[in-house]
Amino acid sequence: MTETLPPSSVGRAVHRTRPGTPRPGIPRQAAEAAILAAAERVFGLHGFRGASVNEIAREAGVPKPNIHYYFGTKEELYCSVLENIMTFWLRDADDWLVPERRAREGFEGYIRAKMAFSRERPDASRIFAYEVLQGAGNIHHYLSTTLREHVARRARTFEVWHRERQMPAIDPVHLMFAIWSMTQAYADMSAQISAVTGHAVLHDSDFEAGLQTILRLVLGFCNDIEDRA
Amino acid sequence: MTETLPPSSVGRAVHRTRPGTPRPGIPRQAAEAAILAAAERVFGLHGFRGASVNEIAREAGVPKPNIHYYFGTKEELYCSVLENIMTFWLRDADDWLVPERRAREGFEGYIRAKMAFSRERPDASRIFAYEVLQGAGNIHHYLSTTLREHVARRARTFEVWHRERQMPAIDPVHLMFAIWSMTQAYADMSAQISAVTGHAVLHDSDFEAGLQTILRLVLGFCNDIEDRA
DNA sequence: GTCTATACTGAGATAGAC
DNA sequence: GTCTATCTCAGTATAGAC
Repeated sequence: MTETLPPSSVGRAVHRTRPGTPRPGIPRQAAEAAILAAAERVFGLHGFRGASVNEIAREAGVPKPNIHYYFGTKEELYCSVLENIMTFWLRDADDWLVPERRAREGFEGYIRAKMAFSRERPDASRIFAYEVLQGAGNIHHYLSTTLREHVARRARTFEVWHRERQMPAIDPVHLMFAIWSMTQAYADMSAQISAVTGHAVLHDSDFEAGLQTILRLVLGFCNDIEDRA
Repeated sequence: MTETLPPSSVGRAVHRTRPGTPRPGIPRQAAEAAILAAAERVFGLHGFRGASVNEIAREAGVPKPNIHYYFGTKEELYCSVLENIMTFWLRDADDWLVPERRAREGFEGYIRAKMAFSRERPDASRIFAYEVLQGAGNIHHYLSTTLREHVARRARTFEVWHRERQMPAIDPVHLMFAIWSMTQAYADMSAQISAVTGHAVLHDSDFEAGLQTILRLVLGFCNDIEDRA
């Protein structure tokens, strides 16, 4: 909703609602969107405690008090950003990791989608990583209900695939965390990866090589059932 | 050096160096060790910017100014902790991922060692994760020299193993990051894993199930060469 | 509805007593 | 060498002008 809002749209929306009003400032809708986009960047850089409202205000091009006026406390703003992110979190799996698909096709599509997320919204991935590192206090309810059910659905998919001899039996929870950690590393650990490859920033070729490596690990695993047959 | 120092050793070391001195406080050696141990815990909980010198002083049981007296700035203390951690970082690979071993044995031993590290020193793992999330500014030199050469040595090991038909050819950098991200997840993402499993904290059985899953992905990959033969 | 000025708190750091 | 008291400053948040 806010993730692709260009900075220019903030300026575009500046207009005087009433002729006599001095310095009308940025209207509510554009300001809120700009603040959310800036908050995603700044929280993604420094985490919750490391980020300052000042920096978010500067990034968003709004006066600092407006952030409190629109969102209340810093924590409430942070939770708004987290909610925005988490709606995106689960979408891909419901497209790909479903019994109707072939196992190999499902895993490949899902892993490609997760790698695309790491490339396109690294700040969102990092905010989530910070939050989990901190102990996930702000999203514990979400993790232990919504995400847990989400994993349970994947478990049923894997069971079907296993019965159809498309993959071996495996612990679904730990397989999902293996896929999540490998793909999210290309956002969360990008500084480390780029330092080792010697590139100043991750190239398309780095994402492609990472994708191929992960695909070989996970799809190679699916082959195991054929070895035993 | 400091990682296994029990809190009790702090108290044990309290003694008066000179009879007439009023309130001698904790001697330097014990105080420094206590501060480093406390810093690892607190930085591991909140990251660099999120941690406060106050909290570290409280944890260590020393007055706040002593931290500045012994370590200078907060950042210098943080770098001392990082150095402590990084010496442990590379040790295991030089034991296991060497051409003298069999590929399967080497991968299994290495992955077991990394999982043990995540279980035994989760704070150390999390400090590293925070630092990399922040952009790795404090360890960039280390990553682009020491760690890079370390990965290059692994690349030579994998080449040998490949020539001996023990494993297929693969991008060594991305294989190492796959293993690191999967194993470190059991420290860095433990809050998320425990929320999904429903356990309040990770059990031994969770680490064991994770270990088996990772081993199957990586060792299954080694089997691929046999499929093609 | 928007923004300037400011209050209040806790941070890192230091001077100087003991 | 150690610790109490304090300084300075950035942080969040708010009161009130426009």
